[in-house]
Amino acid sequence: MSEQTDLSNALRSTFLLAKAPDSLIEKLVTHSKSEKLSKGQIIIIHDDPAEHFFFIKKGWIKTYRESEDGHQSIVDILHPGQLFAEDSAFDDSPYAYTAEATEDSEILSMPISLLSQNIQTSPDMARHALRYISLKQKQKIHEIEHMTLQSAAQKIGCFILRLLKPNQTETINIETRFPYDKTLVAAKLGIQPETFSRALKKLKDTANLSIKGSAITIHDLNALSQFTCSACSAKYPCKDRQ
Amino acid sequence: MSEQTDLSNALRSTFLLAKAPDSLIEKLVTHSKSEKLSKGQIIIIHDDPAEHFFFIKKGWIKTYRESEDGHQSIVDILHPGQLFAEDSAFDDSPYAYTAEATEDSEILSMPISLLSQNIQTSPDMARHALRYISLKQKQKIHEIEHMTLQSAAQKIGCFILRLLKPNQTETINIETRFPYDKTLVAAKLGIQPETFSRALKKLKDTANLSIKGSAITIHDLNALSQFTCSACSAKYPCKDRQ
DNA sequence: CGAGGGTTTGAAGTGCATCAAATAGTGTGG
DNA sequence: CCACACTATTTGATGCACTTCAAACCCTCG
Repeated sequence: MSEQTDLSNALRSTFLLAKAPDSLIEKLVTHSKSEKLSKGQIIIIHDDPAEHFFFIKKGWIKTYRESEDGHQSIVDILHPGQLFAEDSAFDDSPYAYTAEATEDSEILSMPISLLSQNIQTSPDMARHALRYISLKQKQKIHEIEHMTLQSAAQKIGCFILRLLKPNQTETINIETRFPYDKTLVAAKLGIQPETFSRALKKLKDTANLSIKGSAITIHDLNALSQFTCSACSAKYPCKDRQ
Repeated sequence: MSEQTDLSNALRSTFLLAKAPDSLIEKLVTHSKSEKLSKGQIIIIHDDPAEHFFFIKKGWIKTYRESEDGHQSIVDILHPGQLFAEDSAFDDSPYAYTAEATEDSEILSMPISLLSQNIQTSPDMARHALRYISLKQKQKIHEIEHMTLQSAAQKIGCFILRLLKPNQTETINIETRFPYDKTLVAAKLGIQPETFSRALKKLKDTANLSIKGSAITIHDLNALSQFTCSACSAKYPCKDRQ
């Protein structure tokens, strides 16, 4: 299979571009540039005019905003197969966040004008984008709820529950793993690494988990979801998983 | 001017419906029902199937989500001239929150199917809705940043700054007022009433404000914005004001 | 004037942050 | 394969911010 076809398929595997017209996908592939990033490398900067949007081929990308006094608020931690900075196409706005590679990564950069033009000309695409951003907005509402109502231990529990497959059937001895650094998980949840470590210990005791490095064993899914979701408006398995 | 025309104009004054086709506005007006609400009355319930969306004619409406253990997370506090529950039309989803009148109020209820059908058939409307929800999503990202980075006093300062007119030119002795109960402001900011009271006192001293009941006098706008916005990625006057 | 809700104050507790330092884990070059 | 360097993670000690519970105060409105 050709390089071109690979790229087309990759783009089509995203929710936003799944039903995009062939002409758009072709143009995107033609004008795309692959970029290798080293750990810590900044890709785009919050409030800069948006010129490109990106597809992640390899690695983890952190998007965040930074206050004057140097603290960060994480917007998202993104993995291969996901897009970022695509939302600037929806309202022709500057980048809403800074993006940085958290490890050596590889991304595809594409002109955002191709996307925004397509949204302007294709009603299907506009409706699809509407559905997409709608979903994202709901996830943000859910996140705000979490920040407001959950304790640190519950936030971690919620994070772990979201790692599970939607069709999870077993309820005992489920194994999974933190997909990236605990420090980064902590940042994503808006808590300090030290607090994360202590809260995780509390979660182990309270909700019956084992942790070895990044490996997690959930001995009792019901215990975990009960502890975690009592401070949330949704019950496990909740819909707004990212 | 007829009642019908009044309603049409009212609907057109909202961002979402500003450029809606006449046919939609007409249908909405025809199928609208005016409802009087008493304080505390529940209008819609989170996760119920969405049947209507609403325009606020009078009063303040609180939208929120509630956890199993009875705590609330405020989504928005809405005033006359605003819509709510309209977002369910964008992805045909159930209500994303419960809505309650915080005081005696009057609203217009309209079938959400009229709106969602129009979005499906009118590309202009879809694009407009996309822009609209995009903006809202950005506001949510901004809110998350606030929850993560700001102290209680800074949250209040930020709230006050957002009360000012966008074209505010004076920088000393500016007068404004809390638009609703301090308790409700506290809830919107995700803090307790007691904490609100104490944090407001701190803000008065630190940022040179006077407060009498709900009346606020900002003696030095620069002092206020400097104190408040140092914990935020945006500088006053910031764009994502609601 | 009295009732009730909004608001403030006080006292005490909890959870998280911070600072400092020890430990574990990982990748490197010798 | 080991020692070193570097980073991630944990632990300890302490402080601060916010919450909680209780009670007083204040303001409005019937």
